[in-house]
Amino acid sequence: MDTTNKKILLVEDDPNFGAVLKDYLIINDFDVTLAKNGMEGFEKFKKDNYDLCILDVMMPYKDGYTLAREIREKNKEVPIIFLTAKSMKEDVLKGYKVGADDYLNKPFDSEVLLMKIKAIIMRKASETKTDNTRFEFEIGKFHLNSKLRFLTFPGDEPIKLSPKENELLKMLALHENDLMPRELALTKIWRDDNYFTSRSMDVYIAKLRKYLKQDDEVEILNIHGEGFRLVVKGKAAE
Amino acid sequence: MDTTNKKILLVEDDPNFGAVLKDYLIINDFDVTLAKNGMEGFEKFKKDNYDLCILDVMMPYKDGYTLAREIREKNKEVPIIFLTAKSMKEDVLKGYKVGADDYLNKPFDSEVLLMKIKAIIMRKASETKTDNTRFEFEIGKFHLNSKLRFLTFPGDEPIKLSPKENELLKMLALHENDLMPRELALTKIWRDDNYFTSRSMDVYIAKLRKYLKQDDEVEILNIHGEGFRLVVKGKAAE
DNA sequence: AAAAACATTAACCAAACATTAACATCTGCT
DNA sequence: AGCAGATGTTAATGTTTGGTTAATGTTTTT
Repeated sequence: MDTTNKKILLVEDDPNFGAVLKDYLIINDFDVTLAKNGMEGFEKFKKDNYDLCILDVMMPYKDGYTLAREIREKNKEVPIIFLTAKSMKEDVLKGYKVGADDYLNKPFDSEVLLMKIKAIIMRKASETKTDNTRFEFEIGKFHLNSKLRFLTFPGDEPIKLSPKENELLKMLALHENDLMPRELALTKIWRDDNYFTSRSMDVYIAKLRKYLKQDDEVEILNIHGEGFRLVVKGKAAE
Repeated sequence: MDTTNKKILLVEDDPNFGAVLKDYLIINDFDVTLAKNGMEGFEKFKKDNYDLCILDVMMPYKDGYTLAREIREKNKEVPIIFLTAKSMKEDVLKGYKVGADDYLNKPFDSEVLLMKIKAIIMRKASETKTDNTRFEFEIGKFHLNSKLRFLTFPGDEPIKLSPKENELLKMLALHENDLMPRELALTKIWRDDNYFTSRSMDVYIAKLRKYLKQDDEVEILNIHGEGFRLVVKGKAAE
């Protein structure tokens, strides 16, 4: 997975250290927002959606734990890493109670922090991966469930789709009314782009056309030498 | 949530330290299995289902990283904590690359370890879909009690289920009307995903279908190459 | 130690799926 | 018009996966 451009909220009261760390993270392709204290941190947190929060523990007005607790009230998911100068046991325990994901004692190695950040973000990503991909589509009167691999036409029994049929129709649906380049389907679905896979794809296009024949508002057009286009009449090409 | 009786695999070659740590964890209501080296650790891992692995990095025959990699091949979910005597940066980075969830330098504070363990287990528990707290299910006209391993059809004697039958049906029920991936059942129930376990699972599917035949509103469908789907007619696919 | 319960492996068949072949048709081009 | 390459379609062939029953191991119970 790629952690590029993930949004990080960094709350750190020491302006020098904060600026340096922010720049270091930006150089490593994160999208960093810096807040100078707990108050400001919470305001910024409410205004945006972050993939990770890095909180300094020792801060004036509002310390890191208090801020973490407020953040947790709003969002029970977002990972939190604490930064602390002292490595007092009580502090560490307190941090975990508040729901920290990790803990770092200053001075820390910047590469280690980077690794922790990536590990934590990837962990979160892999947990939510099941539902972030679209798998249901409306195609004219049809309904496609690409997870269970069936295509339903109101009144009829659902049509079971083979894996290839399913992926191909899904890819067409993702480009509804627009060109779906031949090459795209071949590289993504067949993982190879040659004469035979191309012919195979044509066979599947024929199968899909047969399924979709029931609704004359829906058809798969060929764009010679380019690819295919799933058109649904009554819908603009946008 | 409660972390009581969670199963921990502890792999530590120093017998004194290992025994002490094991006892300490047992006192704190964990169910601990101790392995003396990487080999033994992997054998024990394959034989059981653990909620957490604590691995010493420095071990004869097979070091902690190698073991972690093997564990990850079998199970991409289980949390791993590394213990290491040295706090070398390279080691820490290596650990995170292998998919560690946390890192502890010896000597460490036992209370901190405990807190980390709880934090990590709770985090996993809140994510995982395999809700092992539920044990009663309504499946069409059937009632499944997966604790007592009974499947009841109104009017008939309850059918006694074998452990495998029971776990498989439970897993299907947890995904009612949705896809239950083959791989999921194999890794969770059979703890291994290969040709033979897969064939074994098919045998169990046949057995379950036989039991469920009495209610024609209930059936187990196959989704070729993906897994199975327990459908209860009259219920939407959601 | 024998029996019962459970789990795995084997063997065979059927279904599902993917690819290839063969031939018909269409498209853009000169 | 006529050609070449691309596409449409159906059928045949080949491969993988699943369904089922029975035989063989293994573990637990009696």
